[in-house]
Amino acid sequence: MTERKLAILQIAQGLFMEKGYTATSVRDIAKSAGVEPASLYSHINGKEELLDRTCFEMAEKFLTGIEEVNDIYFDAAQKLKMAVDTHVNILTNHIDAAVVFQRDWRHLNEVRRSEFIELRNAYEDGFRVIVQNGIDEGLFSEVDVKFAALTILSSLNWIVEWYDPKGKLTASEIAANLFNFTFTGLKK
Amino acid sequence: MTERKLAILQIAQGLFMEKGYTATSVRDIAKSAGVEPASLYSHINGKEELLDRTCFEMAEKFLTGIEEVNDIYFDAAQKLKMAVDTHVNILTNHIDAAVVFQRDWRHLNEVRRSEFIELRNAYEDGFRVIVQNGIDEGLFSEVDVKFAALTILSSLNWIVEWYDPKGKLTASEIAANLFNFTFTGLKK
DNA sequence: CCTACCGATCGGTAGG
DNA sequence: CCTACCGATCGGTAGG
Repeated sequence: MTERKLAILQIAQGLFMEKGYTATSVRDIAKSAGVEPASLYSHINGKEELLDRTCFEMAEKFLTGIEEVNDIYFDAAQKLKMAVDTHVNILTNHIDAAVVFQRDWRHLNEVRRSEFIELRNAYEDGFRVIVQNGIDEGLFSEVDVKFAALTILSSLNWIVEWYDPKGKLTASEIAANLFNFTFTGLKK
Repeated sequence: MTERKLAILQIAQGLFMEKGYTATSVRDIAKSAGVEPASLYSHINGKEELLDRTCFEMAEKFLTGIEEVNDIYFDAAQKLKMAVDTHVNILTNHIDAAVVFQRDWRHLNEVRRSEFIELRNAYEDGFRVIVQNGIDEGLFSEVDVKFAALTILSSLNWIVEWYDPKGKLTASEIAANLFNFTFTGLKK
């Protein structure tokens, strides 16, 4: 990917985040990039390529992250801590792309949407493995594994709705809070 | 609101949920309703009215719910249980509208979007009050109140991403699981 | 990277 | 609730 193409992709991600993929026009992207709409097409195949790249590049980052965590033989509590940390880091380091990844993957074409959902399931599976490990090791209480993994991911994913890079909480503070919340709960 | 208008609203909510507000055309709605596009305009002012009603009717349901909970003088753990239960019930009873409410409020016009955000903040405040109560009563550990409220709401809201009315978990089972998770955490 | 332009579709209106 | 139609905008192409 050329520098120019990367720049266009990042401009598009910013607009997609702000207005949503569907509500962002090729003309919007061209205007932000400072060129005529037709000029974009010497860099990209079409608007959908920008969405596609965003969704799949993020999916790969997440998958690589969880695989690294599950390859290391720590106990489940440590693994969970690492997984939460990795997830929060990816989200906060690519907040524009993360919002698009979460919200607009539905607008991928049918084939790519299926592929995307598979990657997503694989990622969720990584969290299920951690929860199951925790139960087997006697560290976690005997919860519904699927439900627990989904709930953990809920708390992690909602970050994109309120995260502010200039806010008072750093990424690692957010991650630490989330791990505590997930592991210990509110109860005193 | 006439019966016919209500029917149109519900048809629109189903389509908005499936494809998103922006990607749903007035023609899509008309087709699902079995009329010509122009005929819709004797019932509605425009496409945005359908979004507006969906967002604000849901917002009011949530607000009424949390106010009822906070008006009753139980302890914070009981209040939290009730608030989670109410939230899950509203979501699962109006799953189409809930998805739209969560995802597409950004497409309200500027004035209404501000009003919507205020209602949302008021709702979040209701959860903050519960968490603060819990700390004051010595039931909850001394967490960051804003962060905790947000994290609870994250787990609750993500339901719309996976809830299936025909799935094996009923709404009250989901609510019970979520309360346990939030209150007790994973730790054994 | 531009000018010029395409057919398709958009939300919505006039008039009945 | 319909037919007929509006101007605006859509994603994208031809040709240079």
